[in-house]
Amino acid sequence: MRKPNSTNSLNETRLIRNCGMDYTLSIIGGRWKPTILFSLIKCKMRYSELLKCIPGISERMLVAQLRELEKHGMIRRIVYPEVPPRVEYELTELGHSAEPMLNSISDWGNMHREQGERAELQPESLATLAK
Amino acid sequence: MRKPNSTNSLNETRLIRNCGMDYTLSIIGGRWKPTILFSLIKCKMRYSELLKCIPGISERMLVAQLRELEKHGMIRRIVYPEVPPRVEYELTELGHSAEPMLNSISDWGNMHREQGERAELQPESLATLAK
DNA sequence: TAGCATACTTACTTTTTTGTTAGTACTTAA
DNA sequence: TTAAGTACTAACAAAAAAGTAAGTATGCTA
Repeated sequence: MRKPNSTNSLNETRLIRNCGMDYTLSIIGGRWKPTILFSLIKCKMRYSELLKCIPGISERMLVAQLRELEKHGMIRRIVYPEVPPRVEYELTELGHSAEPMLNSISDWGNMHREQGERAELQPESLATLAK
Repeated sequence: MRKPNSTNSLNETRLIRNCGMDYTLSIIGGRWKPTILFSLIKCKMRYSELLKCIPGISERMLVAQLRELEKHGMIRRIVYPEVPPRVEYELTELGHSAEPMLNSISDWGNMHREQGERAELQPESLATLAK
């Protein structure tokens, strides 16, 4: 599904090589990865638990993002040879090393979201808020 | 170009509302925004200077990402009423407030990229490296 | 009067990401 | 023998992001 010689792909590759931030975002970015990572920071979880605790994610998306996180060494997949099957996911050392960074990204967002939302309101609504 | 009631869009909206990290990434993520932000951290720049110093970016992409950064209050657009026109872009207060976070993202990437690349090498290449 | 410089737009195409639906494999329990 | 539980896969469709190519406006300068 990736065309290795498209401009798009070549640009991405070059940015990932030259820009630390692009490299990081290629690992922790994407629709569901932040939520998955924050879930696994708290504790390891089974596939079905992740599915339940992340509203809106589909099985395909969950598997895809887990596989990518695993490929980049952020999480570990532990299979228990039982029936019915049991598979647990947990952060690796590398995953844990990202915690401070993940928190700083999250904190910045939580701190500035309200201001951003308020700035988009009309003066009238602002007055209402101020009461 | 956005379908406001697609599952995709609804999922994104919900994540941005509930997850600080997704909110942040919706502002600083995307193909060229990291590079633009790091360029402007150093000093303010003209449109044409950004175009020159960011290899591979097209005019359409540069404008699009500048507009989004401006919309979210990260940068300021300063127009000088001259001919030929002159337009400068600089970080706002909000933009500067993100610097520590941007640096932590960049640093984590630069620190782990080598290890990640090395881990993907064959043992033979590793031995070569180790010499 | 044609060309130049700057900072863009617009219309369109390609590529990538995300979502939908319907399976699969295995074993146990009813 | 049929259903149930778990952790997936595969084929396909929709949506979004990124890229391409050509054009716009302005006033100066040759």
